[in-house]
Amino acid sequence: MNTDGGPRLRADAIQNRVRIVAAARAAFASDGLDVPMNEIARRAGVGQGTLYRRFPTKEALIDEVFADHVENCVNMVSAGLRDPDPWRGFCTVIRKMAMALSSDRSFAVVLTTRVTDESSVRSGRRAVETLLGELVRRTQVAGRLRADFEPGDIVLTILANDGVAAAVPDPRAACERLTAYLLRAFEAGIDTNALPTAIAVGLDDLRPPTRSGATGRDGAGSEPERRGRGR
Amino acid sequence: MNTDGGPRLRADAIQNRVRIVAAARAAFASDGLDVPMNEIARRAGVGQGTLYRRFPTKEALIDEVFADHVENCVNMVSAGLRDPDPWRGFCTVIRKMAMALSSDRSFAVVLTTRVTDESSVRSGRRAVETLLGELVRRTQVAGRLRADFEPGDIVLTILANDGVAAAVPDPRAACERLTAYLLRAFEAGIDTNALPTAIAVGLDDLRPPTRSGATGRDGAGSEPERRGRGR
DNA sequence: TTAGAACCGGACATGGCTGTCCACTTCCGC
DNA sequence: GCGGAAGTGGACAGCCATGTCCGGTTCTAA
Repeated sequence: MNTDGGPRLRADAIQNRVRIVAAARAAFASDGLDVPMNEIARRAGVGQGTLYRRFPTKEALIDEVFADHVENCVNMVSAGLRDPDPWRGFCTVIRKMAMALSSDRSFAVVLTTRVTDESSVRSGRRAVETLLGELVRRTQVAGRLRADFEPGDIVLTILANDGVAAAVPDPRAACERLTAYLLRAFEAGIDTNALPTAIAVGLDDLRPPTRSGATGRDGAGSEPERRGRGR
Repeated sequence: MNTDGGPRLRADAIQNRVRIVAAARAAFASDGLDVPMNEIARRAGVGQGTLYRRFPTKEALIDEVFADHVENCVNMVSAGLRDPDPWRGFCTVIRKMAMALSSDRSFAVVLTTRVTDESSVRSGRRAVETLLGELVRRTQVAGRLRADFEPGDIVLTILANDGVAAAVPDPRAACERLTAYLLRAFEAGIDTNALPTAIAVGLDDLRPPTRSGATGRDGAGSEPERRGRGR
C-alpha cells in the first residue's frame, strides 16, 4: 500500500511510521477524526515531533490512513457489481457500506467530505462514484430497483447511516435496521408514487461536518470550575 | 415563554436580553451550536460581559433558545395525533420533523442529545417521546403502519435526517426525499419480511456527537505505550 | 570505531474558544 | 437632580487544539 516515493527512511524511523499509522487508524475508528494529534502520538508511543516529521499536517495523516479504506470500498462495490443477481449485489453493497460506516466513525467523513484536498482519497472516491453509478443502472435494468432511483440516493443512504451511527449507542444494530427500511423503499414495486426531486449531489459536493453540539461536554465533570484570579 | 423567575430587570437590560436570544436563535439555526459566544454577542450588538451576565454558561443560552423549539415540536406531534386519518397524521408529523431538522442545524442536536442536563428542554423531550409513542400505536391500530415499527424508528428517522442535513448543500430537498423513502418503507404492505431487531433507544439514550469513543471496538491496540528508549 | 546525518521527544508558539473581572456608564426611585 | 445599584463592554485568564523548533540521541556507512 504505502508505496511512498519519499527518501529511504532509517530502520527505526520506519518502525515508528508504521506504529503511527496503526495508532491513527485505531484512534480515528473509535473516536472520529477529532482525536488530537498528541493523543495519536501518545498511543503510538512517539513524540509529537516525530509524528509531525512523518506527516506534516493532520490532513496528510488522514490521507495515508484512509487511502486503503477507500480502496477497500472500491473493491466492495466491484464485488457487488460482479454478483450474477443484480439486486442481491446491490443490497450487499448497501449493507456492507452501512456496516463499514457503523463500525468506523471516521469512514463517512473521509468518504463524503473534502477533509483532504489533493489526495488519493479523492481519486478513489471518484472511482467509487463511477462504480456505484454502474451498479445502480445495472440493477434498474434488471427491474428490481425503482426507475427513479438515482446515484445521489446512495449518498443519501451513506449520510443517513452516518447520522445514526454518530449518535446511537449500538450503531451496528441501528444501521442494519435503517438499511433494511431503505432497501425496502428502494425496491421496485407496486408503489409508483412520484418521489420528491432527487438531490443532485456527488460525494464531492458535501460540506464539511462541523457536527454541531460540542459544548465541551466530555462527560467527565468539566464544570466551569472557578479558576479565575480568585480575588 | 420566558417566565423566568429571576429578579426584575431594568428596561434596557430586558431589551438586551431579547436581542441576545434572537441573535442566538438565528446563529444556532444557520451555523449550528458551535457558533462562538462572542459571535453571538457581536450579532446581538452587546458585549461579552453582558451576554454572560444574562446567561452564565453557553448551555443556559441554548436552553433558553430551544425551550420553545421543543414546545413547537410537542404541538406539532399533538396536531398530528388529532388528525382524523391516523396515517396522514403520522406522515405529516414525520415530514414536518424532517423539515424542521433540515432548516435548523441545531434542532436535532437539541432534540436528541443531552447538551443541557437540567432543563425544560429535557422534560419537553420526554413529552415528545410519549406523544410519539401514542402516534405510533394509533397508526398501527389503524393498520397503516407496519406492526413491527417501533418508536425507536422515529429516533432513527430523526438521526438519519440530521446526518443528511449536516452535509448536503440543500438539506430541504434531500430530507424530503429521504423522508419519502422512509415513509414508503414504514407503511404496512405486502412485504412482511422480518426487520432486523429494533433499536431500543429513546431520545435520552443518545451520546453526544463528538468524542464519545467506543464504537464497540476499542480493544484494537489502544495503548502500546512503550515509552521511550533509555536516554 | 567513529563521525555525522537522520532521528527523537517534548517544550513552546499560536490561535480560537469559554468564561471572569473590573472600571466605567446608565437607569430610576426619591 | 442625584446617588447608587444595576448594567455594560472589552481586556484577560485558562484550556486545548495544531504545528514548530531545538538540544540531545541513535543508526549507519565508511
